[in-house]
Amino acid sequence: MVTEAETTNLQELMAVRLEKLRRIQQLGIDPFGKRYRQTHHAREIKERFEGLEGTSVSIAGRIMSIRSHGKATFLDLQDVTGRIQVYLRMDKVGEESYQLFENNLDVGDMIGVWGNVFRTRRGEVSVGAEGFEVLCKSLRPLPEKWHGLKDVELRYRHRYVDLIVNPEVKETFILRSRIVSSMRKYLDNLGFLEVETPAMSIIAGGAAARPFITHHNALDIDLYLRIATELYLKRLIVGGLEKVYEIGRVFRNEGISTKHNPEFTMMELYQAYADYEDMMALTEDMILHIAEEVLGTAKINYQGEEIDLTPPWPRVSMVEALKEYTGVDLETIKSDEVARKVGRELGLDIPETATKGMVIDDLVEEFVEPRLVQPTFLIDHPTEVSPLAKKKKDNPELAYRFEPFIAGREIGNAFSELNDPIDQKERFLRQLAERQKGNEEAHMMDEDYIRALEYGMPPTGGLGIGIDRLVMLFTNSASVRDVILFPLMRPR
RNA sequence: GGGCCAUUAGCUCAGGUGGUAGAGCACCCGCCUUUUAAGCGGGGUGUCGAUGGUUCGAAUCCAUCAUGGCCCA
Repeated sequence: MVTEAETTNLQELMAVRLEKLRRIQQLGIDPFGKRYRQTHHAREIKERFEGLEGTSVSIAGRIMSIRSHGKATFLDLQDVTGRIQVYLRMDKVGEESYQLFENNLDVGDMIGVWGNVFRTRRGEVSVGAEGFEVLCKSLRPLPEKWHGLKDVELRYRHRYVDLIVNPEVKETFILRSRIVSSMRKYLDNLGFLEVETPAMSIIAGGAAARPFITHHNALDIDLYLRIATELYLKRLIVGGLEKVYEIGRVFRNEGISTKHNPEFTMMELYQAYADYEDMMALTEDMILHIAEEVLGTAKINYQGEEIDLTPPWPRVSMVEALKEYTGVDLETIKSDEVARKVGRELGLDIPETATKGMVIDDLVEEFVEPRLVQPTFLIDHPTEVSPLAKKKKDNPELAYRFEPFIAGREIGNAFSELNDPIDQKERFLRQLAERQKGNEEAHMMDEDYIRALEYGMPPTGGLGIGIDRLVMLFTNSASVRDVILFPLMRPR
């Protein structure tokens, strides 16, 4: 008997479980079990009940609830596919085994069960146990069975508990895996080569963002964690690989919000002899393909908005979009000064150092992006804020660049890659000047990348897709933290 | 970085105007062989986020801090 424990705070709840663990050991049973062969999973038994009724199965999982009726007990066993009821009768499993369960096992423990598939009077598909084996004694109590774990802080800090008690969380991460897998298959089928490039290097390039710094002891040098994979992937295009992609973690030293985690996952691909038109076609087709494969539909619902991913997606140039949503005609803006004035008149907080391109960026972000709910390509960005993109032939102030938007969110970025080493060097120098003015997000000079371009890079189309944002859309998640297993939290 | 809100039992939550803390689940004991938020009877858990302050008296009022959420930059 567990002595009449009158108090049940955490320590005492755990003490009760430790006592049960000790008793299991005294019976000569290992409370942490050994390997166990499952023949079926919960979902399979439920879905194929007709064929399985009366047959013998072996399942394993975590006990999620117990309804004890004296000499018989119902329990719910949870495995990766879901839950199934187990019916444990003393006359079937024997008194010794039955008492072991009644006296020493708890919600949260893991067992393996073998027995016959049947349906109860109330219609619940169940496994009538012939016997069971202890696979793991759990020492901590699980959250409440009905409300689960709601405290978001605890959910993120102890994701394993979140996964145990909130089934939709498991669904989200299974879907995330399928999305990535689907994307990979899609690209592989097109002949793209998956590669891996350095995550640590002397220069953090390919994006406008502040990097993390780390240190290599043996070389005694500081290294940056990558903020993009772009410049390495394009070196591979120079090298003649023609079609490459990388799905990888990138790190940006910025704040944390419902849309930002300091480390996140990007897919970047580069295709030789292609341009941004090809990238638009690829984007539409790839997103549609993934949606159909993992969701079975081209129509998704995101936070109450019905979104149809069917191509072709409309293309709106930045110039047109600004005219439409703010009435601003970029033709009339000739200088940075005028641009700042226009921005402020529209109610934006524009710093004195802002250039025309930066003001345009801000205006678009504020007035245009939230309106792009249905999939839309926002195209032709200012060259000034696109230092790695090719200038438009008919208007060098603009670049062959686009960003796909869905549900008001930028989910990617793409362009016809700048392959002129002389122009590229000038662009880097301009970025360097920006840096000197204090813009910590301006690009760094990458001499070796210039050198690579000097050997010759073919005309190339490049595309980056934010995997986390795509997963948010497909899983209808409001926060990026809901699609990242272990989001960064301040230590406690 | 700024504003608002939250923090009470292992979990989910109540606790107008200051008077010494409650419920459900979980847990412990007893009964119960087709239940399912099983049921019936009994038991009752706590640094009220932390530190100061006001007060005869603080979960409650004030200040600071910590962590988180939402909105803004």
